[in-house]
Amino acid sequence: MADGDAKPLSKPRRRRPGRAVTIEDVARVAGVSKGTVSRVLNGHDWVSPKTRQAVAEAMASTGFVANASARSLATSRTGNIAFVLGAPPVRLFEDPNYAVLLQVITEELAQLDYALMLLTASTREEQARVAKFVREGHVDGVILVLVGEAGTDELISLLRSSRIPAIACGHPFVGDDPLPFVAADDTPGARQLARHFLARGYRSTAVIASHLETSGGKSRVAAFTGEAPGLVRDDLIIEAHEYSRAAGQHAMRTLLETRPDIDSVFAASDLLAAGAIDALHEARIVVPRQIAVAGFDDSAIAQQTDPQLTTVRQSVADVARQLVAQLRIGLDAGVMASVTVPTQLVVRESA
Amino acid sequence: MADGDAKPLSKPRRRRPGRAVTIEDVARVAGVSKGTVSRVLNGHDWVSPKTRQAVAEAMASTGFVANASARSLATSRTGNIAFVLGAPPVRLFEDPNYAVLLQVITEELAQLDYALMLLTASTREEQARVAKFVREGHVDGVILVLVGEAGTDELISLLRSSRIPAIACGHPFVGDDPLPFVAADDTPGARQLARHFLARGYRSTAVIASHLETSGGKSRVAAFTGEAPGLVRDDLIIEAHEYSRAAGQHAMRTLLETRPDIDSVFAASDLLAAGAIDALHEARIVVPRQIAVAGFDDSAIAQQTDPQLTTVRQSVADVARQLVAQLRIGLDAGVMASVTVPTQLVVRESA
DNA sequence: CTGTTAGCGCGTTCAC
DNA sequence: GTGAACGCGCTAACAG
Repeated sequence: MADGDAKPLSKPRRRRPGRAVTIEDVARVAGVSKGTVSRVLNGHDWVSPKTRQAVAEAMASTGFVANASARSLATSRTGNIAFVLGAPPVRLFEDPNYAVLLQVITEELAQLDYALMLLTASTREEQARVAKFVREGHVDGVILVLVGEAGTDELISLLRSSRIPAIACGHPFVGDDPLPFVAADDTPGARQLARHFLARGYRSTAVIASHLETSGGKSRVAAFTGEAPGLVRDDLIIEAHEYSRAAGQHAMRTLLETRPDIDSVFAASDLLAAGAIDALHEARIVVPRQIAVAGFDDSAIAQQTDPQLTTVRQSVADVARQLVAQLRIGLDAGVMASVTVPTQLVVRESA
Repeated sequence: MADGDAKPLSKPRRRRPGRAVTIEDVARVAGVSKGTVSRVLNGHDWVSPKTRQAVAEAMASTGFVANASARSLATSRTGNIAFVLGAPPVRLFEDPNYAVLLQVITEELAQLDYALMLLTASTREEQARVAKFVREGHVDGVILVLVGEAGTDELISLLRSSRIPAIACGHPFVGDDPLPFVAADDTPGARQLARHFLARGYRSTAVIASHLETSGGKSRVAAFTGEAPGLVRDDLIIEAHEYSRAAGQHAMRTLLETRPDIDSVFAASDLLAAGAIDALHEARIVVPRQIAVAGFDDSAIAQQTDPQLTTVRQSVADVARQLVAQLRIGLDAGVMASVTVPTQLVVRESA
């Protein structure tokens, strides 16, 4: 053989054993080109039924699965959305609302074929990590859940400077150029509740608040007291250190020791209210006859207390849905808007 | 001009305005080649200090950020780990343990520079989606948290057939070829607790169990009753429908109505125990003098009840750490092992 | 309707 | 020590 050319001819290695089957393998088996395979893979038109059929069979017989990274590189879309927590996860899990939030978001996103990435950003380093992560192009969009934590504004501006759509859950507390957000408007529900208290004839109500540094924590109390100025004396507003049942119980005990002259209490969350009821039970006080109790959130626990809680429903599920709806607009290169979902009184037995 | 060749010469588009800065841009600015930039980017040796310096400056001045997809494609590593839930999230959030699990896993993983992807697999479709997701190469590893759900074995075998390391949290219930797992061994703690009851002189204890279809649910009860056969009569084992406070309260009420002759109760979770104590309080029964109560988990609530709970500590944090430790071995192409972390009696006031 | 070809951005041998 | 060139697997624009 006249094999004068010693150049190591490009080895036609059919397929390294360990390697995954690629679009090219499928093409060979189906007797078509890569381009065509790509077309049927993405459901594009302009492919004859029989070719499509042949490709489909080839894909099945070879056990082909499209490679995510290659796809992302070519399309510059990842199919991932970041769920960024502005607080350590434990804090988040205290509140049953977040379980629903996460679940609904996951579901809605899955329906659009997006997957969720869970990131925490409660410290400076974590925030930097998140910012980098986002700019590296790991995700197509961001949902930011800040539980009123400090130092969030840096993250937000970093997010803004990146190209990808980001939306906040709850009011982002930044002066200059806030993110679009979705938040529940506590005001209408809290007002309705205040009027309900008035209608019931209560004369003196205490408020167990929490996280007064957040918009949510503030507005509930403000709207309630604003609607019924005479009902709540300033010194009857007590702040629990967290939205937990234990904290509610503790607060109520304190209240009972120092202010026995109240006939009703408004707790800024159902968990707080449940704790308050616990304390009232301890003290052999009948709810609502001697002291009425109302909560906020209408979370699952509202129907598990005895008596069941009169409360204000903020549909976290709706918030979640609005969140993805806006995000979807953003992903579609549209301009996202901020949306406020209303909140509503739910009268049960405790007040 | 002798422009006979009408072929549209490859347009030398310098850089489309919207495009991100690439390794090539950095190379140009630094006056080196792509290869060199790549080397300093990955901290490889064989780069002179001054070149390294120049490249670093170029990266800074251009605002370069490495593209994740391109990197994944080239290295076939994504830096992502999937956290797969075998049950709907709400179910998961009922149990405070999972909050810790998620948090610790996130932290540990972040330290290794891995990010978490949250996937649910409580239905057949979701399981299929997860399997596909994994095989598309979205993640480098999988942590499977099945809360004793059915139909999980398919997912597991799909996972096995894929190349990537997967580890289960809790015993995977499959006959043929189970995944390596990390689980708490409830036995020692439950036994210690039984002996503690014996030592305290209790004569008749009721058991509030739950999720008896899971290994965890089963083994706690089995170990306890096994260690103190005479203590628990068969008809004194009652099953709550979930690990919640309300369910515990309900169960305890039932117990009080039908079996007033007990002097102690062992609840298979702290939440259950807390509920039992609630019911006991209602009935004006003093804990532990009249009826002693013990829980399981040593979750946060164990110190918030009155009296504080005697319970069994299963360190979820340790489980989480072992989980990523094993996963790390798997990612390193090593062979993962199953690990069992022990559990231990914690005596407080309630029993 | 289908094949060809040129990227997508980075890692990585090889020569030099 | 450094540069050149190819490969990763897929999409998309264009030619036919």
